[in-house]
Amino acid sequence: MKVKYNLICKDNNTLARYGTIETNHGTYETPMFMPVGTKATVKLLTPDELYDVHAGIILANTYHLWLRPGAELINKAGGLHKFMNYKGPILTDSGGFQVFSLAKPKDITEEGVKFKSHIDGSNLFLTPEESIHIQNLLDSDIAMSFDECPPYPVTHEYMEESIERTIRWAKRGKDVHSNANQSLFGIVQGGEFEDLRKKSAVETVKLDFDGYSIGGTSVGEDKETMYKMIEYSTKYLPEDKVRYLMGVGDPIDIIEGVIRGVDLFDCVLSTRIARHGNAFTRNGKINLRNLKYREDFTPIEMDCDCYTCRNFTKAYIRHLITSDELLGGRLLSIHNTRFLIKLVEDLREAIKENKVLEYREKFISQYTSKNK
RNA sequence: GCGAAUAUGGUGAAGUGGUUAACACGCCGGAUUGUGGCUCCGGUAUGCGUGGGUUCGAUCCCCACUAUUCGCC
Repeated sequence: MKVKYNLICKDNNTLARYGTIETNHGTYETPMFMPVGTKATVKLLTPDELYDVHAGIILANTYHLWLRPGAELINKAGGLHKFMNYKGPILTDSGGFQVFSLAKPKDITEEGVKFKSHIDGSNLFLTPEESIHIQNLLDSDIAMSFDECPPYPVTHEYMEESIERTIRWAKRGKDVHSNANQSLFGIVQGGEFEDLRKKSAVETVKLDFDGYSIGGTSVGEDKETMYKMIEYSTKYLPEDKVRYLMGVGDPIDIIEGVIRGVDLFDCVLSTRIARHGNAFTRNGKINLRNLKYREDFTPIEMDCDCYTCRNFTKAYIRHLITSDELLGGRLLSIHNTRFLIKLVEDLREAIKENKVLEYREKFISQYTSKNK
């Protein structure tokens, strides 16, 4: 079956919405934060640890799995869920972001995108049809349309060509999509231009996807611009389909996204900064490498319910991180992922109580205060 | 006891008679938003063993001392 979004209630003062998303692998509440597991693993975390932090949907990446180990192999294994033994829903990104991060503008044509493999330098060519085909084989719950994620800034003229091409790619992908158990999402682009966001959203919605995402954010623009991009997009999306803001974000961005009507978020930040020794806290991000934690025998957050905070001190984690011990990154990944998931849990409660604006104010003032 | 070599930041080490003493590691900070990267970016020796001397000028030349290392008795 296709995913189904149920809107349950809305915040009175913002566009924030509380709902559920039904998938083949369970029903989950939204807003939701989805940890990123590019290569069929949320880096350093086991599936059990993901369940422990209350993860729902997780991500995997078409481009990366295509190169290694290959879509056929995963299909032979019985699909992504069986291959990686994750029992919750999985969403696969289409490789569109790798157009942004790995390909050069001149390599983008109407037909598809030319890549140089980051593994061995070989020449690759990814088309919308191929991306969907790969995702069909991976058998994820949700496949993403293959889009161009343009850098920031580009001219209105370039962006217009780009969204038109992305819409044509979306249609091509939809036409070949053949996995009845897999949903397919369309992606709104358009940069910071309201008219193009509108056009992209309206045209994409006409193609009738199972859900819609907002792409092209957090590619170098400032925060206010990003928030506008979100507003210009959700404004034109149907209420009865789930909205997914791709690649966002940090805690404040998630709150700002929810306020603008977004249901799903994904971001590598929680696990990446963990591997680099950083932890989210209600009082802002902290760097465990800092000398001041050397003899700090308290948990990262006293009242956090995660495995890390229930069992380990900052001094110990600092020691692990400065000694390059893998457990340090693991413990921080657990905490940071739990932190963002707890954040969206709190936001759901705030929506039900019509207190989203109060929640934002309280969270931001604490998060940005410097009394760490 | 005799002979020789070496003495540069937390460590390993480059280097020059004349403005800011290379580099690496460590250490101290910072970055990180649909994850190529265990990554990236900053800062970190008022000082070149100690005391004299030569010189306009010495970390770099000379002498003594001290320390360390290696040989020999």
